[in-house]
Amino acid sequence: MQDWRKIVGKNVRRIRQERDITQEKLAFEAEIDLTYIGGIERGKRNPSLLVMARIAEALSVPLTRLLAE
Amino acid sequence: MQDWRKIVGKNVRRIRQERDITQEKLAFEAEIDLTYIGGIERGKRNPSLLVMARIAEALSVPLTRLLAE
DNA sequence: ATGTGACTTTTAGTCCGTA
DNA sequence: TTACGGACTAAAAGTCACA
Repeated sequence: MQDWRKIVGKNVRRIRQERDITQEKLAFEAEIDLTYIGGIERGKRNPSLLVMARIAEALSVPLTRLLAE
Repeated sequence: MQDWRKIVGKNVRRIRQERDITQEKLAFEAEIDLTYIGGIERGKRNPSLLVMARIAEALSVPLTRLLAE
């Protein structure tokens, strides 16, 4: 791969689905707009450190897990 | 801690110094402005995913190492 | 419940200087 | 060699309507 946006997107989506929660629920927990979460999951966004940290927190995983290749 | 900007900053600075290179050199390798590297190392900046990936690449470490707590 | 484009506001990131 | 400020430009953050 080597496209970090896609790697992060896949990780977020996979972990979210493991948790059995919707994008909407995750968006609410992370205090991020629903459509922005979708964009990240699709690899279309280049999120900042602090946004990724909020998502990891909402998913109850270490931040590094969002970056696992 | 829990301030990710500071965690990343400390990691970048430590690894850079282990490599014995200047901020200027790192900035050149990562194609990022010199002053921005400084800001990141001081924990004042909130870098994007792709910028952190370029820094990790320039330091020859996995991206996750920049986020190690 | 999610994908997508177009959009505005905020901030990331650059470039200049001084110390 | 690094810190830091100001002024700027590019891009991220965040919102909305509609499929």
